[in-house]
Amino acid sequence: MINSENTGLAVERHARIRKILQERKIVTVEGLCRELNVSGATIRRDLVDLDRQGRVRRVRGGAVSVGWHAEEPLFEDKAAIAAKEKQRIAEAALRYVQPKGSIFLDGGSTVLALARLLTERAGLTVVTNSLRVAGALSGAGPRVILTGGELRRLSQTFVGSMTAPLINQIHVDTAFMGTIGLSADDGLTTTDPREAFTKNIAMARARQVILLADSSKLGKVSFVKFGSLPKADVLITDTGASARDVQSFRKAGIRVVKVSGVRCRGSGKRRET
Amino acid sequence: MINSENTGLAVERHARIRKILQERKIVTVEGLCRELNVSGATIRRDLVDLDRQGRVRRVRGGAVSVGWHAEEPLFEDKAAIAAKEKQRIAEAALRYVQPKGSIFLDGGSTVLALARLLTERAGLTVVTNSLRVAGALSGAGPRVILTGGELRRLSQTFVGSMTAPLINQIHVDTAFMGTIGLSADDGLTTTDPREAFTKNIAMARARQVILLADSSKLGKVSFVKFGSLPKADVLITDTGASARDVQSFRKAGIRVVKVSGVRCRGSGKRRET
DNA sequence: TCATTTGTGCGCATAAATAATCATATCCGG
DNA sequence: CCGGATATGATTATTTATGCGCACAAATGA
Repeated sequence: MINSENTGLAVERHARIRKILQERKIVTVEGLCRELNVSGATIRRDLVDLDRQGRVRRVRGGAVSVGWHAEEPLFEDKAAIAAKEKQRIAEAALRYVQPKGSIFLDGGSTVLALARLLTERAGLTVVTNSLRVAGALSGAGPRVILTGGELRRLSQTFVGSMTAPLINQIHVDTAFMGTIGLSADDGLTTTDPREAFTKNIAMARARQVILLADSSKLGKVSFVKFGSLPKADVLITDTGASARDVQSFRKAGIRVVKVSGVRCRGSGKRRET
Repeated sequence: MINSENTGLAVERHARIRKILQERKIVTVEGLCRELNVSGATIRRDLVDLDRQGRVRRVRGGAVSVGWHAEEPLFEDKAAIAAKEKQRIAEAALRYVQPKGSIFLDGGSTVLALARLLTERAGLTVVTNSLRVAGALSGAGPRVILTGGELRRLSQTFVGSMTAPLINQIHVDTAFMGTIGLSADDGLTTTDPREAFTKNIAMARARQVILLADSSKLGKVSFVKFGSLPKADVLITDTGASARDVQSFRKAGIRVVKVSGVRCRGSGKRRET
């Protein structure tokens, strides 16, 4: 079981839903379903309650925070792309998180999905340069250390050389890295040089590097290179990855884990390892 | 059960339950069961009593601390306390923000209110150690530089000595500081030493220091001192400040600005829904 | 327009939590 | 030492929460 001390009280669920809704202004039933490990029916009943209390506004497919205006900029766009695969990848990555260990969490939506699964891991230490990861863990969970630096709005991460002295003070067991492009020939690539700089030094401080990249990233090449492929130990991707790509990464000495996107509706999930 | 230490008095159990509930805001019957070594029936009877006394709120599966379940008072949103005054103070502070300048923004709800007024100031540079300030400015507005460090959940700020090298790289025109206590005799005080550490070095990097403190803070003394009163140039507070306090601060060489809270109607706040 | 997908509400089964009941143990004033 | 009052734990109904399947409705797409 993932949650050793899961109280499972209904009120606690309600509180968590409200908290999630404070951060991201809009959530889907399915998303809550996965995040709270309950069925869609329960989530709907919760949302009915909260809606009756006027605490959230129920909409088809999920709920929105009260007093949210559709004109407000929303950063969820990217998170919605291949959300199922990302969620599955995040869940698979959970296996590599030691209860009392320390990890680095990169920016990017897949890694953010992993962060959201860590709100119960009180013994853990999380180092990150992502504002949204910090926000996701701001209420409860692991010790959070933010690297600081200048905010890059597009990715909601903190970048720049200022942060180097801080990162160089720390060591982590495992770094979970997202990426824009990942190819056997050109290695890891991203769009922004400052982003690459931070990724570089973060990877250097980790004993183990795990890449989280859905299959759309494979074979892609972006603007600037970071890290080095041989430095990566594990790549977690989804079944959309071509056998060819997988083969070439394995040849490079990387362990490749493929997860299949399944849904929370219907059966399953009663029996977790 | 013969428990060597356990007196078995019901009132003692009640006290312990209340204490536990103060720390963790939510408990399960089963958890209390284990912790107090009594049966579920007894715990339930206790909770019924405590609930009747209004000391805890009973929910299915356990109980929550009163005032947590957010009957009315919401999460840690201290921002609601004296919100009008804080808003006024923030608006007054806006005068001291140069369009192209650089400022430091402390944690604290008054300073957060100021941050929310800066979302249009594209030319500005804001340095902060507050997660919520960074969140408020994450969408648009000034350049945001976060100091980093370890997250202190209570205040949602990043603290610790790690951040020192980063802060020492920068200079700002003006630092806007909140505080828990502010007295002519004991200076500036706050609750947490690590918080004080960050405030200290931040103030040292500013050409000008402006204190934002509603009148409830005046004359108060908290746990640990930070900065030094003479280092402050301006204090912005509300008209609730006593003439004596204001006088003593002016005597210390601080310019004091008083803003009027919008107290049109008499204090009677009986007009709830 | 129709077909398909996706979300929703309802009924039922099951598990869990609570309430009700009873038996036993402890305490305390005669 | 006795008998009642109280508290606790065990046992049992009863209520409630949850998950799941199904039929239907609303969005989506051709």
